[in-house]
Amino acid sequence: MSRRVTSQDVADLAGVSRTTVSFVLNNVHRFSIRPETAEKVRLAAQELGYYPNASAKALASNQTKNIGLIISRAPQYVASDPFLPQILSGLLDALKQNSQGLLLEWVEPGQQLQTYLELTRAHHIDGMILMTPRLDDPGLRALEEADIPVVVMGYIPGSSLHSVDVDNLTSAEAAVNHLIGLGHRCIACITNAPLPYSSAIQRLDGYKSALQKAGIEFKPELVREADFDIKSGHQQMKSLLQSDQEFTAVFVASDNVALGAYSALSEAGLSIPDDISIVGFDDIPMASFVTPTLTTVAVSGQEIAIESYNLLTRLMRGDLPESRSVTLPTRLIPRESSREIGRRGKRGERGAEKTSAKFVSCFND
Amino acid sequence: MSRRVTSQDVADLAGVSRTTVSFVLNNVHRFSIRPETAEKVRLAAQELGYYPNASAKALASNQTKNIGLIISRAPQYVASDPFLPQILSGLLDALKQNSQGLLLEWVEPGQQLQTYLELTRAHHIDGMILMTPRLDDPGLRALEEADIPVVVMGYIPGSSLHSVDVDNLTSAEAAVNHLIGLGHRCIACITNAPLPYSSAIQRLDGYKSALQKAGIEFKPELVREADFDIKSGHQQMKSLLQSDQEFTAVFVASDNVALGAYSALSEAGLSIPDDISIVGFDDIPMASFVTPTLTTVAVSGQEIAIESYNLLTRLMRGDLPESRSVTLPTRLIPRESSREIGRRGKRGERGAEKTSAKFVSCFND
DNA sequence: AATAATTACTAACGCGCGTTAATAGTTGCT
DNA sequence: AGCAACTATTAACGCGCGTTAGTAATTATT
Repeated sequence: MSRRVTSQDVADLAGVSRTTVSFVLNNVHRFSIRPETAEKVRLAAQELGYYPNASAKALASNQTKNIGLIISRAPQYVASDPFLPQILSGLLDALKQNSQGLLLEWVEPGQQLQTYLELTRAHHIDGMILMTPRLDDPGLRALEEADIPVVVMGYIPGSSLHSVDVDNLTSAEAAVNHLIGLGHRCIACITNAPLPYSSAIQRLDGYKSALQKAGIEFKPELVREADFDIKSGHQQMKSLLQSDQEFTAVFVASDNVALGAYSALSEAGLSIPDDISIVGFDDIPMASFVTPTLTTVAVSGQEIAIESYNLLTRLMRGDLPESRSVTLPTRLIPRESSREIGRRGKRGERGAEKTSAKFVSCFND
Repeated sequence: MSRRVTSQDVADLAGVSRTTVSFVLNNVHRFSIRPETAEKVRLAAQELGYYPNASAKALASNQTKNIGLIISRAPQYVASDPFLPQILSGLLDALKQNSQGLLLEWVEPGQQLQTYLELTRAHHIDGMILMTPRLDDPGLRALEEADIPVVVMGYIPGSSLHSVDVDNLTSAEAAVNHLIGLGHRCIACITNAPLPYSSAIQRLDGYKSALQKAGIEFKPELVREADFDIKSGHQQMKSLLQSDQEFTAVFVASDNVALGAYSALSEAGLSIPDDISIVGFDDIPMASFVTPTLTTVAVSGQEIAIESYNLLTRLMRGDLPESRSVTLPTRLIPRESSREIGRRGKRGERGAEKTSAKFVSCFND
């Protein structure tokens, strides 16, 4: 175990002072250094295999060169999040270009305030990106006056925090409009997550709004709340099928959850899109590889990540952007899972006798 | 922007010295502190909202309290890795219990050595976990004598690095044996990744070994290399179908890739398992929710993560474990995607005339 | 030739904390 | 009372680096 190489060692070998070494290696132009001196220093550093100590650098410069990604979700949900890799991919790529690091942190429910304070006050990181926070997160207030910049992925109404998000409401509306345009009138909805999560309520609102604009009555009985993972999608779809409600299409506000719905429909012997049309949300890689391919709203996790990072970078440089929030576009991608109603609608078979009245309303509009 | 709270402030408020504060907050028992003094200090710290500066602490104690997870894969592959969330979930959970942080790092191909040195020498982290390294990684040698502990997820033959892995070879063998037991004789293989990745070659070797033990000839024409993502699975399955080779089952060494194969088979109008049986590897959450549900080898990413972390922790404490590598068990989970051959084998239809000879070998064994 | 301005470099301090060696204060024993 | 053995606390140093204020050497200006 050889002793650690310090800048003093480099200075000694180059025959200059430690200060000069620092100036050269950090490209400080304010003090001019003779080119040959600089070269001598660089050579010495290379020869010794010198890497400046991260902690010392951070302490002296008050910059850790790390940004934090905070996940407001329990590990068991993290485990099956198909969106996380995309976010990470985008962030890692952007960070590498600025030779910054990514500190990943998961906050326990109820420990948010504690964790946020610890991270910001202890200066573990220079900036912070909050992934999928809950609206009722008790620590958000504190972050508004944190001493490091914060960017939220998602929208927190009434918060002064900067944020990046897709237009969940409009996008969900477009998804449901797509179904309405295909003639569907009885459209169920499975949310992507519990409603305290910002995206969940917005997508549900989009669903409601689309129905309203089309003059279709909103029925709470047609709504189910999923919980991020496939299993919950399966359960909630099953719950819908077991209810007395009739519907010919489902807007599932997350592809992952939608795949669970696929499974439940398949189990029930129902065909997509013959019996039920499905529209998802997110456009995860699998969406174009399932059978039938999934109609969905394309959201680029990488784009969200990059945009968040860019915003954060600007905040760290101290130049305040004019607008508090960035909204990214989405794109509806029609695939095989959604189709015009009645093309082969045999959904009525099950329990047709007792739901005939409602059934009419599904087709006669 | 209020001035940062330091331990001196706490000391002043509590009416003691900074040293005492340090002793109290770090639970140093070697010097005894009167309980009421300790209480005074704790109260003062709480009142001021004191959080010790991470960099200063790291510098003074030579411990960053961070461990690094290094991903040897380009961001575009990270983006569609269904296994990463499981690993992260396991790690985050374990880390939180020891109040450590996770630094995520991606290494560019060709930059491995550079990145490893930077991370270890600059002491960004206390320990390092290497995810899915390539066998030909030029930086591994350097890590063997790094000044921080390293654990590899996966097996690197001939390396002295500690490692955690599932028994890929035996597990793959079991998967293929399952197919052989169902009567299959012409079994194709699609690897999970390019062969320079350690797990890919081991799983392929397991496939070969199972064939050999069963007295079945290994045909290189029946092997394809996928590249982690679904799309590559789709492509390679297509490539198999377009070849002249006959086969009644495919061992796909990754569930994610297998789902791509599903898609290709579906496109080709072939049924799983009627025409082709499929066995996957990993047991990602989706495996039990696709139609048909996927027979696969269950690997717990979380377990791998936790085991890696435990090993790393022991190394960091300095107690060397007796064995260099930990091997975790797997479990074959038979589901719907694999079935006895010939139950409804109409796979011969396509190009039956020109492949009849081979075809015989698929059933007459 | 004398002074000012510029260039090239360095000594020394501070970042906030952990920790050792030393110092008062207290109790136990003969 | 007198010495030893603790107990409770602190002064002071070092971790490795960035950075300001300052010095010495050279060049430009009057």
